[in-house]
Amino acid sequence: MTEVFILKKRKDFVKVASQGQKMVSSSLILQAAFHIPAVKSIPGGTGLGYTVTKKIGKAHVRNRTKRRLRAAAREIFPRHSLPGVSYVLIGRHNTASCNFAKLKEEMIIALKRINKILKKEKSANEKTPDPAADSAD
RNA sequence: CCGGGCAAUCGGAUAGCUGCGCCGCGGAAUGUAAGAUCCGCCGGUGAGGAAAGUCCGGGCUUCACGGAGGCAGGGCACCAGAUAACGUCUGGCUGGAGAAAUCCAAGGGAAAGUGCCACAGAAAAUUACCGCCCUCUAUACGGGGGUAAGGUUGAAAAGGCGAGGUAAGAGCUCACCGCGGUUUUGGUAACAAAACCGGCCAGGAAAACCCUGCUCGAUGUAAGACCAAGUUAGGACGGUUUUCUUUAUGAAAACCAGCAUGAAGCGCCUCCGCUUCUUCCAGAGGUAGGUCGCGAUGAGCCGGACAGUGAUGUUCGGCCGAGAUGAAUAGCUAUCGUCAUGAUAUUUCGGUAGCAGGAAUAUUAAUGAUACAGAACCCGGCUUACAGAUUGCCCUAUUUU
RNA sequence: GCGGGCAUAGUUCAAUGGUAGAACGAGAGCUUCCCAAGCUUUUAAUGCGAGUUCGAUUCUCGUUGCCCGCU
Repeated sequence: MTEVFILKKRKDFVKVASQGQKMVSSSLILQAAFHIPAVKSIPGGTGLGYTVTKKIGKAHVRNRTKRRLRAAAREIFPRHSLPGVSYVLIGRHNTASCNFAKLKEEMIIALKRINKILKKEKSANEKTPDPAADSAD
């Protein structure tokens, strides 16, 4: 069980989006990256942020989207996330209306896949000091 | 009964599991730049009628902030009242819609002025093409004059209709209708009614410019105040005094001054007034952390009484009801409720009877739906969105009795 | 939170209140052995709903969507 803290600063979100990996499923988008956030981080914990843009809908739809993401993440992230990684969940059009069990399934699948990629990347970085050559593939 | 109109209220419920913000209480350890943080089978509390759009009006904030006049710009516009104020509301008037209840209206001024009214038409506002009538030449498809009844165009053509009258006509005259003015009566007023008079001198559009009357400073809680961390707060000129050195010069420190005049600013101008600058150069860079503002004193909410046609006001009693800041107020499951469609049964209507059909009630549980929408400083409105449910009052053309 | 602006053919832009036009594009035809170019021709639009007006792309109000600025 890893400890989860919430990302709040714009800088953190921008770093995850620009440097990290991305998984897309039908009801959500997951981004993740290794780094230590700028403010108030917990050393062994997992960072977690939520993004719902204005495209998704009006204010009460966005609120509902964020709540459902939060409710699903509360069950899943303490068990399946990696320590020292920051994740960002992005809501999509059907996040507020889709089946809740399906939303959880998709979140687990996305999380497992992105963790595999991150582990590979990490081991590759440890072996070769030049990461640009590997990531070019 | 159906239908229509107005006003008001509500806008899912219960249980379980998992969770969140704020306040209070209790406990714990750590110790910060300031602020604090964590735990609690402890307690309380937690969105709307529109929280929305940001279309108006205020409170509060900082800046400007003094007075008078004019100019410019924005807004409003029947009358009276309500209100802190309003472009809001109430009552009335006028006009329009409707069978009625009721609803709708930016509803001042077009003889203050400027401009516009395409095309068509003689003419789009001091008009005259075809006509009609008179007359002259002397018979031409001509000239001069009168007229605006008739014709054509157009959205719109200089009161309407009838009679008299005339060379032909014409408010030229008369009756009725319409219009304007004066007086009287009713009304606070808009306005209405009546009488008399007038001439029918005169279209539309002011959501064209404009005129008249009233009214208006800007800024928005990311306003603004405080705390913490942290960068800079500089340089070159002048005078006086003191000290040191001392021929002079020079150095250090302290103090003072750059007045008057002038310039800039206060939307613009004028007059007074005020403020700032008044030797010049430089006037930059960075952080965006916390507390307050911020909700129990507010044009607050609920109920009663009184005054008023009403908006509303006065008064008495009770109540305290979210306060976040990557932003809480929930997520999921089950059962129920409500509505629509369906199935079955019963009753009833019409009909001799049956089938089909309409209406009501009950059962069943099948399918679908269960809206619009999320506080961000706070109030008063307006506008727009909205599944459905409930209550009260009003109207009765038509249909039935 | 506060404040501005825009919306016209498929695209980019015009249009004193009076029949909505231009360029590029698309379709068809001519030309050519074929293509390109050229020529001819056709097509298609005022975001939506009301009001003022005889008549609104234009004026007024509401509404929808998009863009921009301030902090």
